Amino acid sequence: MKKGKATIHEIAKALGIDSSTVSRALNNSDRVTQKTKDKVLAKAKELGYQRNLIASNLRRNKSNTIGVIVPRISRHFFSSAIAGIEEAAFLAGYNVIISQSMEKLDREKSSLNNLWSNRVDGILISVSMETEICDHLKFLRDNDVPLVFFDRHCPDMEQSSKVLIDDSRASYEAVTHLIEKGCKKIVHFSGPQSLEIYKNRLKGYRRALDEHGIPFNKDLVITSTLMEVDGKDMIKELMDKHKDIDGIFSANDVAAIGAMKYLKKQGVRIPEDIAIVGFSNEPIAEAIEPSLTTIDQSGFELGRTACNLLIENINSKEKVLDRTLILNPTLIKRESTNRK
Amino acid sequence: MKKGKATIHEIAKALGIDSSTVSRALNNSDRVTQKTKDKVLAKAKELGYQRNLIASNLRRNKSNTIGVIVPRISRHFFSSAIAGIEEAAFLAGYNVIISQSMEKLDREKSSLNNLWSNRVDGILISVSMETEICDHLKFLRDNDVPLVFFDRHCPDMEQSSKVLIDDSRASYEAVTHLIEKGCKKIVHFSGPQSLEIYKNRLKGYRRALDEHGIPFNKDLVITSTLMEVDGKDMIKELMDKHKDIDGIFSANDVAAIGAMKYLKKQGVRIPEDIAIVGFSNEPIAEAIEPSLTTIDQSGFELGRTACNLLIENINSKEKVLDRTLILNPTLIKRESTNRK
DNA sequence: CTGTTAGCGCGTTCAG
DNA sequence: CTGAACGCGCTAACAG
Repeated sequence: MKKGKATIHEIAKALGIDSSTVSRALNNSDRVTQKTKDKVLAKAKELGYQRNLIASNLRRNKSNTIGVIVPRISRHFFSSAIAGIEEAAFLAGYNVIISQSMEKLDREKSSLNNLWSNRVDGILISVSMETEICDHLKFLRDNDVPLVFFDRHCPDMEQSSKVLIDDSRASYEAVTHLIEKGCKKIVHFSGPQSLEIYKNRLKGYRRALDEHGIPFNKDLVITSTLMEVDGKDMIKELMDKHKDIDGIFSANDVAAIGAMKYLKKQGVRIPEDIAIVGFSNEPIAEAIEPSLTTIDQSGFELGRTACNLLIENINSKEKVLDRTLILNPTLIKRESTNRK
Repeated sequence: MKKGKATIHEIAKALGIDSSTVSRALNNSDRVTQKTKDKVLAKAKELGYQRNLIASNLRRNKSNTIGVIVPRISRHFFSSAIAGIEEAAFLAGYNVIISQSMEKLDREKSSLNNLWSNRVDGILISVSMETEICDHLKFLRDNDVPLVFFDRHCPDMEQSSKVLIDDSRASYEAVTHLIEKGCKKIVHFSGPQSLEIYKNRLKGYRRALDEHGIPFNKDLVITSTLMEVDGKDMIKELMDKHKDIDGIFSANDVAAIGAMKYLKKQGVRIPEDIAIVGFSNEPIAEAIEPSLTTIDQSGFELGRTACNLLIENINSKEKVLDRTLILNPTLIKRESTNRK
């Protein structure tokens, strides 16, 4: 057998027809007899022919590939998002090339160059923590490469398509949930205010308090990097000063868990004495006892939505490159137990 | 600015030289003056030239891309593996195309066709649960596409390269760990015996008992699908029959957690009364109190190793396509507390 | 409906 | 050291 490199020419020769006819037959063009198509298809199968997409792509000037850049693929949120992207891309017949910036701007740039070298049809990106100015993304527009941000975007980039999560609203709902459960004194574990997500989560917290007539007390908001140990330290400090805390709204789950473990050791009942809600980044919360209510950010949905938006951008002739979609995370209430 | 499509011809024209010289300069050929190279590089940068890898690949008949097929990208073990693959590929200058089989044989086949159409230079695969016969992989060999299995392989495929985890040994070490902690009556939560991993885990369990003079008792081994509820049910049933159980070796972490939660509710102290060791699939164990010892399967290392092996296969002229590497998972002992 | 021609952008001859 | 010419495999355009 020939070294597996069956081309349209070989099947053309074997059939005594021209390679362009073979090409048309293979592409199911309506300008070829059904009979010819059948012959071609049979021969193709016989020879083990498989289209060389590289050549096809070169000719069509289209790669049928979507490039994705995420900070880290191993983070659960992003791997779920990629799963969603994969799903949408698969259904639309696109391939996906994934690269990681490892939270570095340099690597983000080189990934971008690489994707462009591969002539991807569009790019999905969640920028790195180092990315503040997005000049390195501008050239995509000059080259007509559609771009869609997901989750983390660039505020300094006017007219960009993006799919984001409504952190503010989710936070509002989470805190409202606590209030409805009967909480009066709710603390907030917040993250670095340089990141918009944390700003928005704080915003939602304040709005929920406002609308339910609970005065905002800045002493009840502590900012940290939200590690597990932070959660422990924060709640420890707060409990010393304020005896009557009965709710925690944490900007992530890790800190919430840290606090929860500490509280349990102190004999505090969750959620009877203190109820906790946290944004969920990793699927760890599910392994915890059902006292923790979490906000599921559903990376999968985000990825799927972003990818579909991108594909729409790719296919549309008119450039509508500044659409923004906002997804609502869902509050997962694990405990129906009413509080004291 | 021209529509971003700077080619070697344009920079050749701008410089009054031939495109082949430009090509050589760009590829840093030693048959071009340094002076010319400098000029070319400068012009390339000026014009925002970026090599068209599609054309390059077509010409070189090499895609510089590695194809990866996993059952599901959203499973932590696989996303870590992919992170490792990415890392190794990045360092070696390869791209990665990822596709998911969603545990379906059909989808695995179509992914494979797609990767081959894209003329990937090599393929890494962890087969789906439906994949028992690997005929659909054989054609890769005819076409000289190197293939490396990782984690899940095809026993019916002679002469295949693979990177596996030594489940038997890890299990042996885990059970030995329990025995050394003083456990006398250790139960084993096992999984479907159609999968080799579970067979091997059981094997390691038996060997550890044997070597420490503990008689094997088949009543202490229960097979299930290892969901959380299974863990609960199994330990419940076992505790009713055997009062003196003091150790659990679970083939995964989820079932271990199920058992642990149940036991704690019953007032059993972990690990003082009953010590538990479980294989870790998701990073959930870390969120649990430190009473659970886990076996880290390190998908990252597995992916890195597999990718490096594949790249070696791609680059080596002589086909050494039947190398098997076995990695040892590491036992993570979270609790130094000695037992009663 | 089918054949002919002419590239896509690049890398590799083979001559100078 | 450099230029000219060719072709990778496929498809779009134009003929017939």
